[in-house]
Amino acid sequence: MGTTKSEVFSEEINELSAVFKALGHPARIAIIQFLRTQEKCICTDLVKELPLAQPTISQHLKELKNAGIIQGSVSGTSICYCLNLEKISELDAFLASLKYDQNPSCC
Amino acid sequence: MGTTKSEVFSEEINELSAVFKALGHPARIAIIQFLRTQEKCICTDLVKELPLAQPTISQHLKELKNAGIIQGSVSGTSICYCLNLEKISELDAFLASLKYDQNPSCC
DNA sequence: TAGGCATATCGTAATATTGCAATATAACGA
DNA sequence: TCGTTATATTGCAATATTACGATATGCCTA
Repeated sequence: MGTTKSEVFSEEINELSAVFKALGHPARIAIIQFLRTQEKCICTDLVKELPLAQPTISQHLKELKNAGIIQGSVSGTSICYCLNLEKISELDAFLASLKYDQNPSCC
Repeated sequence: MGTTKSEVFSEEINELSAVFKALGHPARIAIIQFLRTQEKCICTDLVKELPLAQPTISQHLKELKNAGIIQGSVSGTSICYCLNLEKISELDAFLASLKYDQNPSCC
């Protein structure tokens, strides 16, 4: 198969895993790290910065956008892509919950 | 292709994305959430808990282990799988860095 | 040591992802 | 309107992932 059996999991779990999945590619982490350092986050700069072809970068941006990790606002000929900090906080909250609820007697 | 061009990214980025990738599947999130609630984290329970076949679960556990997210210690006939909180903290640190370094003037 | 449980590995079919060339679209300035 | 520039979409080949039946391995108990 190759198909994930997502129908057997809760909506919440599927959503959360989808966001993590979007971060599960080096190019997409690199994009995020680059966005963080830029004043203006424009796709052209990414094409110059990353050793990947323009269509490939566009595709990765689309996936980050679909996952809600970045937002893009049209700005003339170019597009300004930025991090969506709310989504980041959701992941953060999940990871934090793992730490606090952990049973200390286990392992 | 289908092959990720990981050789063009830094070791750090590749590692980080690999951990996120391991979390990018609903079954693996479900496993982690289940581990969190158990006193004894044994694979048999997972087979009962999740609507997936035993080999599939075993495979997911292996991936979580490879990514360093969980640790397994043999305990007689069964195995005790537990969360590796250090790895969780690494992800946490990355997400936190995104929040603090963000340029407020952008978007 | 034989049988029974718990877990891992193998093999494989179905599907998904990645990367890119070619091409499309869309906005701007001359 | 015509280029030009910036980004998106399409189509496709190569590879990766997912799920699971069959089977192996390894520990325990009788």
